[in-house]
Order: sequence, then structure tokens, then C-alpha cells
Amino acid sequence: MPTLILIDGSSYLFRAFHALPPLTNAAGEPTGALFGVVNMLRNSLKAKPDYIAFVCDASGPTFRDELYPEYKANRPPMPEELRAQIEPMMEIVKALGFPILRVSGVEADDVIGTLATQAAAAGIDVVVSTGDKDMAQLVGPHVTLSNSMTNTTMNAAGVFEKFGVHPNQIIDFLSLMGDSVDNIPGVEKCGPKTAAKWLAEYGTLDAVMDNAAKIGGKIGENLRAALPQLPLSRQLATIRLDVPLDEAPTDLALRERDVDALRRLYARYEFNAALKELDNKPLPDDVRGANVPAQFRKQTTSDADGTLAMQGVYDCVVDQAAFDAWLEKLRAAPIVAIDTETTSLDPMRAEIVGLSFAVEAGKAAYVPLAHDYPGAPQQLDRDAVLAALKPLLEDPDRPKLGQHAKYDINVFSRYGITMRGVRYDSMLESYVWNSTATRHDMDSLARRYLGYTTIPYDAVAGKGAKQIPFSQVALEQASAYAAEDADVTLRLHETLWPKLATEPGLMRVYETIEAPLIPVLARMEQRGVLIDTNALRVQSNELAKRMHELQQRAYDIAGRTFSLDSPKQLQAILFEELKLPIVVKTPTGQPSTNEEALDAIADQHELPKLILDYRGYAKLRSTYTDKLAEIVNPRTGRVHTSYGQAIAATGRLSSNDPNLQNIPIRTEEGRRIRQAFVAPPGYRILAADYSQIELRIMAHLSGDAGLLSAFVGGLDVHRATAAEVFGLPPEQVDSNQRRAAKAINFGLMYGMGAFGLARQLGIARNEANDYIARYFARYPGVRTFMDNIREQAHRDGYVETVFGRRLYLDDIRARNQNLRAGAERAAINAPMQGTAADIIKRAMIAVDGWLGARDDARMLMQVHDELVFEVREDVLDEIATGVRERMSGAAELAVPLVVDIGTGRNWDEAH
DNA sequence: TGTAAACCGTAC
DNA sequence: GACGTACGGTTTACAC
Repeated sequence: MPTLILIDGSSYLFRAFHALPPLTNAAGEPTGALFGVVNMLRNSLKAKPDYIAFVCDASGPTFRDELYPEYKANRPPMPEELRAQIEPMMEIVKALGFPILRVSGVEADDVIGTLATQAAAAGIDVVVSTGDKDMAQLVGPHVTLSNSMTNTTMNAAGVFEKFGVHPNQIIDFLSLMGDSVDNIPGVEKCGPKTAAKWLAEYGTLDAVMDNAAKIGGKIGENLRAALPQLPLSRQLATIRLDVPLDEAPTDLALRERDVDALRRLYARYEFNAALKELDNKPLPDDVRGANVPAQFRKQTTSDADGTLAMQGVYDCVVDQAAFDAWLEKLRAAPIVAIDTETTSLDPMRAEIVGLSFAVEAGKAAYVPLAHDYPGAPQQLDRDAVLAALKPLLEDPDRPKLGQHAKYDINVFSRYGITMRGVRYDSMLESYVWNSTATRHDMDSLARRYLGYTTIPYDAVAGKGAKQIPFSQVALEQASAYAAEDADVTLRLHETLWPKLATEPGLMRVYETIEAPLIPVLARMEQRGVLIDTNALRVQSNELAKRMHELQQRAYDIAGRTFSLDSPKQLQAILFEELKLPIVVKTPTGQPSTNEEALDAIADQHELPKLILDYRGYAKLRSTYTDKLAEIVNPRTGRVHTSYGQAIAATGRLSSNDPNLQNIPIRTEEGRRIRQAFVAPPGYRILAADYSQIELRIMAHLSGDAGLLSAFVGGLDVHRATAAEVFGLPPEQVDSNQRRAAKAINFGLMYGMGAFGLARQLGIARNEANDYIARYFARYPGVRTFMDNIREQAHRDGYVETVFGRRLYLDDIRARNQNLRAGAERAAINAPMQGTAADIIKRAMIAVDGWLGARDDARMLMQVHDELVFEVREDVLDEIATGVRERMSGAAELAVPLVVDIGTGRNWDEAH
């Protein structure tokens, strides 16, 4: 059968632009995207199709813009470096002899859809070459998709495998999901899984809509809310198959290529391989790694149509000569990407299995050191290799690059190596560039910024029960995986660093906050905090006893046994068997058994109170007492948390394994957990926390006179607020009024409305409204500030902290009310939460620098507005003074930054 | 056996 | 639906 290849030119140019490094030729003209597209085109010819066409978007509006003015409204303008590559691309495409189709009023997709349909009807096999999943709707018996970026092809079965729906359901599938890039509305919270599930059940979008009432939960409500929008979404997602065209598929034979023009263009853009091929000369061999056994050489280069796969030569270094050669390369390189392979995700328990390095894109090596499996080849001695590398690793003036380098720093520390000079970390570069992106792990970054899918860890080490330690992974696979890690890290840096360089504010955040913080956090994690496991064990037993008693009583009361831990079973007993009133519902519409709900019915039955007590104990025991004891490192007797430096969108740190940032404090029983965080003999715990830091930042940012003077005057701000709102002298404010004022102060920072305040304080909604109105009347600057932030967020799509950290708000222009309102609340909160994060990070860097190498005082923990130290008793005063000075001085605001400090034998006492 | 979702609750 | 940012435990449903 004859074949037709339809190339989605616009899609490829755009993807190649984002996937490839920003190459330029000697004249400084951008060539990266061009290079990608040209290679793809040359490869497409190798299939020797009978017909071929290059289809791209014409300029000007299309019928979709008329249907829906907001279509693609979120698209940023095309970057100049990309725009500059369009004309050259068209010249090359023309010179290659490709028929070019550009039809105004429709998109390239529609032209492709029309041609594919016509060709298939005429018995021609069609391959649509595109990176766009929307095209899956065209797949049929004669039509397949091919994606040269991922080197995959898809027929109808492939579509079903990938999306879980058939090609003829793709339009409905896309309509349900919506598309944030094209700004097509869908069903909120409906992703591919949910969309596929519904379509599997009902078959079509129409049927899903007809049965919308049957779908439960929050997602069902979202679906019903979206019903009016969905027909429009479907129209937008539907590729037209009836565009009037001048050419029939059979008119699309390849024209004769213009060799002279190609030679001139290839030369100009420095596509040397293409130029050589043009002149029919063989390509030179790739540079091969020296002194490397051939069987360990891993070469990832372009295959038939995988031009955009990682290209490079990866060495597996197992002999001294090869290692020496690499050591020389590392010493000579201006920047070295380093990655460790280990036996554990926990750096405090991990042992080094191998090291990988990259010095330029495409040139990387893996040095296996402790692979141990039957038949494993001889490897270099780990201690000898580490000793040889130590000077380089410890030299602060040799710039190093990592992906999540804190992990590697901690691993090296276990071998007596203090890694210094980590100037670059691709994870943090990505985080500063756009903290809203949910994941900054290497696989996600490679996909996002390089358009490349890395070898998944699972693929070499397995997962779940079948997982093997990396030390048992065969050298050949281990090398491919590990060397790629270093290579990809380097390529990510080469992509992200120039981006950061275009935004001096973000660059400053990276250079003055995030990068210097890496070794500070690493030291805190390595140090760990001493835990009194005996105290925890005692408490755990007490809790277990009380829980058991409560459990027995609960069974007696209910007349049967059940799991007190199961909300579902509780719901059956409380609301079905006992018929207690339902006060709160969960987001899925079920009767809630949360604290608020149980509190509300506690006066009608004894079971709710009992459950609340049980829950409190169960939470403490499972989450804290038992968990902490379990996670104590047997080597150090301490818990070594991991701080997440690229998690929270606002710039805050997070903490896990264990999470030290949610240790209880509000109740007496909870504080016993804190009492188990102890100082070693001769030391004391010192806790220093910023007083009302976020409210102070609000005063600074808003410039509100009332709020400023409260802080400058050193007043109790909640009391002062109560005095203003209730029109009383401060000394006549009672505790209830102060509590209300505190709720207002905090609530406003989170964008809370009257509804929320009323609920929080248990008052009528109009009363809450009244409070808020009086607050804004008394603090007009705060209202103006909030209005301005909202406006700025809408205008720019992001908000900033005092130090220039940026938070993008993807939903700020959403048509969905809830999404948009949520984004507005986040916009209000982010400058305050984010600035507080910036300030304490700056303080940590300053305090760490001041403490230097002294071992009589060590910073252990950070809890958002608090730093915790262990300090030798004889220097407590000196340290307290120095810490206070540096924390207060971490920012110059319009109000003083007050720091409260306490000390004690344990964390609880230090408060 | 493993994963994801729902629910709940802790911190700042 | 109504208050921002996190982490994580238990139950439950479900795919493999």
C-alpha cells in the first residue's frame, strides 16, 4: 500500500525549541529548534514514503478563536529566539523538496486531519508525525501516530494502551480533561484516569453528561458544574476533517531537493553532519571512550527516527588508566556534574555503590565501586577512588553541579569527605525558575525541559518486592543509568541557567539564598537531633493502655465491635445506627466524623467524645511516639530529617522522615513528644522564634499606619487589633475579644472570608462580616494592599516576595470561580509566607556562617519561624545573643523583627 | 502485593 | 465552596 507521512511542523518546532539546548551558530543566530526539526525531517525521508507533507499553522485567527475568544489566551508570546527560526526552517523544508501546507483560518491539526481522512479513504497508509496527543483522535485502521521525540508509534491499540480510551473517544476524553495550555475548560479535578473511567463506563461524552447525576462525590459536582461548558470544549477539541484544500493526498509527492540551497543553509546554521551527508561523505565515528572495555561502552545515539534521544558516549570506568584519564578531565573542566549511586534513599544509611561524572553534554562516565553479584567484573577500590577524588570534591573553588546535591553531600560526609563548591543544583534552578511546578526530580525535569525520558530507576533495579539494591544491578545497565544521570543533570543546568540569567531577581534568590543554604541544611541533617527513646516508649505504652480502655468502652456502648480508626464504620454507627444529627459533610458528600462534627454532637451521646479522645491518642502514638522511636538512627541515636528545599511553592522548607515541622505543641499530652527531643549531657536546647513574623511582613508590605505603629510601639498586636475592631481601650479588651482579633489577623493573611471567620469563631455570619468591615475601616492600608496583590497577580500571573522570589498562580485567570478564588487567596498569602521563608533562610545562612566550625553550638532544626539549636551550657548566653542578632538582622523591614529565645533540657522546656 | 484515594489531624 | 503551606497515618477499593 502506498504511504503518506504528514508532519506536524508547528508542534515539532515548538517542542524541539524547548527540548534542545539553546544552540547558536557562530553568527549568534539561534539554531537549536531548527537543528531538531531538520534532523527529524531527514529521518522521515529514510522511510521512503510515497507522499509526504510538512504542515504548519498559518498566522492569524482560526475558527476556534471565533468560537471561543479565550482560546489559547494563556499562551505566552512566542519567544524571539523561536520566532527567528521559523523562516530558516521554511527555507530548509522547501529546499528539501517537502510539499508545504499552510492554510489560514484553521490549524495545522485540521489540515492534517483532512488529508489523513482523504488518504485513508483512498487506501493510503498514513503516518501522522507529531508530538501532540490530541492527534490520537485521528488514529484508525489506516492512520497511525509517530512521535520522533519519544521514538514511539501508536495505532488504535496503542492509543488505548496509553490513554485507556479508543481513538474515537479521544475527543470526549480531551473535552472532559480540558487543556490548560490551550485554555480549554474541562471538568475540574478530572484527569486522564477519571476521564477514561467515565468513558469506559458510559461510552461517550453525551452519555457521561446524561448520567452526570449518578456520579457521586466532589468530582461528580465538578462534572455537573462543567456541563454547560462541555459542548464548547468538545467543539474546540475536535479536529476538522473537511477543510477545503487545493492539494489531494496524491499531489504530495516529494519534489526534487535544491542541493545548492541546502548546502548554503546547512553551512550557515552549521549542521555539519547534514552537510557531509549532502556531499555523500561518510560520517566520522563518534569519539570513543579510551581504555574502556568494549562490552561496557554504552552509546546512546540517534537511531532510525530517534534523533532527539540523548546523544553521547558513556564510559564505564573499571581500570586505573581510564580513571586517571577521567580524573584529568575533571580537573580540567570548568564545571563537573556529579552523582552518587548508593544502597539507600536515606543518605544517613546509604553506602556508595558507584559515582558518575559529566563534564560536557554527551560525555559522561560511571565508576562502579561496589557492585556485587555473581560474575561482577573487577572494579576499582572504593577507598582509593574516594581518596583520589577528595581534594577535588573538597575544593570550594572547583565548581560542582548536582541534581539534589544535598543528598550527595550527605553521602560523601559518611566517607569523611566534605563536599564543597556546589555552586549549581538543577533541582533548585528549576525550583527558583518556577516553584509552582509540582515536581523537580530529575525525570520530571528531563521530560519538561529536555523533552527526554530518562531511564527509570525501576527499569534497572526493579520495584516493590522485586527490587534489588543498586549494587546488584549489572554493570552495563548501571552504567547506562548512572552516566545518563550525570549527563542529564549537566544538560538541565545548561538549559536552566541561561533562563535564570534572564531574570536577575530570580538569579539573586538562587545565588544568595538557595545555593548557600544547601550546605547549611546538609549539616543540620547530618547532625540530627537526640531523641529520648525511653521516654517515647513509656508514653507509647501509656497511650496504648488508654486506647485499649476507650476501645472496650466504645464496643460496650455501640453494642458491637468495630474499628475506631475507620471513618466509614464510625459513620455507620453514629449516623445510621444511633441516628445522630449530621452537622458536617466531607467533600464527597458523606457525613463527616471529623472533630468539628463530633464536637457538635458530643452533648447528645457519649460515644463522640470517646472517639475524639481515642483519636487524639491514636494520632500521637502512630504518628509521633512510635514513628520517632522507629526512625532513630542506630548509629547516631538521633533522628536525621530530610529538608525539602524544592517542595513548597511559597519558598518554605518542608521536612520528612520524620516530619519535624508538625510535632505537637498545643496540648499537654502532645508536648510530651517535644520533651523527648533532648540535649546531650552538658548541652541545652535553645529555641529561637520570630514573633509574629508574617503579620510584621504584612505591616511592612501594606504600609498600613495602624499596623506599623502597633509593631513599632511593641504592642500585643492581637490586643491592639481587638481594641480597634471593638472600639475599646486596649486594657479593656477581654480574652474572647483578643481571640477573635487573632482569628481575624490570621484569617486575613490566608484570604479568609466572613463565612470562614464565622465558622472559626462560632458566630453569625453577619457578625463576622461586621468584624471584617471594621477591621478594614481601621486598617485601610491592608485592604489596599490586598487589592493591589490581587491586581498584580491577575496582571502578571505571579506575585513576588520582598526578596524577589516568584510564585506563579496558574489558576489566577481560570474561568472556574473556585479555582480563581483559590488562586487569589494563594496570591495574598504567598508574599507573606514566602518573605518569611526568605528571611529565615537568610538568617540560617548567617548563623551557620557565624557558628563556623565551632562544636559547642549546632543548629539542628527549622520549623518555619523557629530555629532550634543544641548549645553547650557555658556558652548559652553568647549563642543566644549572636543568634538573636542574626535573625533580627536578616531583613530590614519597616518594623522590627523581634526574636523570642528560650532554653531548656528539651525542646518543650525551651519554649 | 502494591497503589491510589479518601479521610483525618498535626504544625506554622 | 468558603483559610494559605506542608507531611503522613489508617482504611478502603482495586488492579495486578
